[in-house]
Amino acid sequence: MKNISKEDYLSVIFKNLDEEGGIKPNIIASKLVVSNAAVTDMLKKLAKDGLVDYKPYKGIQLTAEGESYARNMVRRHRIWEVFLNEVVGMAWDKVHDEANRLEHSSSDDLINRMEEMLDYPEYDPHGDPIPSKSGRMPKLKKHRPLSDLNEGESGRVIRVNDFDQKFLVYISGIGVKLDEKITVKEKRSFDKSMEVIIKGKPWNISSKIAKNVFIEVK
Amino acid sequence: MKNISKEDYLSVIFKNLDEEGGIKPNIIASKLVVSNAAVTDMLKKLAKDGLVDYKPYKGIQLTAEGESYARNMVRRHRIWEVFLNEVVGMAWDKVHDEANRLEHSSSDDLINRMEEMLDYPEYDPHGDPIPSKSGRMPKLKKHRPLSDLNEGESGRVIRVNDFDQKFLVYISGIGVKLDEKITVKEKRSFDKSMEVIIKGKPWNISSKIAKNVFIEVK
DNA sequence: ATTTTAATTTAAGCATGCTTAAAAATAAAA
DNA sequence: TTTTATTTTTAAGCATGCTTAAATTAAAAT
Repeated sequence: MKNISKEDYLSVIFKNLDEEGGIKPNIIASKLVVSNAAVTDMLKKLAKDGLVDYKPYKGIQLTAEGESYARNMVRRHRIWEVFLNEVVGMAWDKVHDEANRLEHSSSDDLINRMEEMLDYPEYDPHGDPIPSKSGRMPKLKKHRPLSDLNEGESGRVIRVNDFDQKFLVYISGIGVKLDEKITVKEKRSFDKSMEVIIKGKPWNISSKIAKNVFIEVK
Repeated sequence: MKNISKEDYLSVIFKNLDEEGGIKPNIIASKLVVSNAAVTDMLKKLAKDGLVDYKPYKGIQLTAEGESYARNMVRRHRIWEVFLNEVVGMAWDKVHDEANRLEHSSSDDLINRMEEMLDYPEYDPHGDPIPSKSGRMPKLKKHRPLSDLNEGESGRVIRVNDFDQKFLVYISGIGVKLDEKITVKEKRSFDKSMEVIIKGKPWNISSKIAKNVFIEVK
């Protein structure tokens, strides 16, 4: 029987590694919305499968095999996102959830065909880089969260976090999309909210929003 | 947790109902390649879910809800097949297995979009009819197995069974495809094999092959 | 009608992945 | 350093879907 959850664990681990290449069970549990106990459980299985190095209480790291498996899952996910968006015409804010399911059920052959049809895209619809067949990850241009910009600064959106569909719906609604120019008009220190200008119109956005939109650094 | 196997059971039941709208556990088990015990088990669950009417030892029938669920699964499967074949360019003999996985992981929205892109196809790449969104099934033109044709008769392929990939690879290899003309040159009574002409070339085919290729009746 | 054969169901058990509650280890605060 | 809080792990248990072996029912053959 094919095991979907293992693939989800690997992706989440891969996408949330810290600077030393490790991750805490805590983080995995919250990203996957399962109990810490479930994470411990799965870590043992992944370790037995040779996909992670796991020393109880000590640390979690991907093995070479685990990393390449995870990287391939990320690749599948992001190619699906581009395909759904560009070929099928599915909205920006819907492709993530759909890809989340499809990524577990598609052959490498299908993924490779879609990639070819799309002419080897480097970024998904939210600006995240797509690993190549061989595992190479395109460089992300330098960027910083919108929340870091100071009053008067402006720049173009290069990436947005895609973990919450409602967030995407919301920012689409105010005109945020990749490559769109955003100018910070006012920043309020008490709640870190800001007023920004998008397509000439002013919008008030919370610091939570601003932290999940990334601006290219020139 | 989403349950893939229930969907497989429903599809298999739906596609193998007898004239009275019933089916034997036996058939289900062999189509799904599981034990009879597994079938009994699942039938109880499907009955509890209101998807089948099940009286132990007596009979199995789909409820209205079960039938509509099953019909939708068949729809998903066949739309995926057409899409993979026509849009993604995947070979005739590969789309079945790929669709078998994808059908469980796609939203109705995605299926409907693909259907629209394909301009509402009525038949899948093997000639099987595709239920519409409302559940209506296009009429299959009258047809009979190639094995029924007599010496000298000929006709066009209107459908082939798609349960075995190797079978599809084989018949593709000898030039069988939808709408292709086939003429029966010789029929051997001792093993029911036959010699047929396809694109001017003679081929010997077993009765097993001939039983799974269907010819339009004019 | 009775026996034999075949199909079906029940029973017991396994693996997967989840849960909550309790125990153990680590990290933070006093 | 000791206490307190947090994180992580273990333990026990549940649901799903599968297996094999045994029991039951139905169908076929005599």
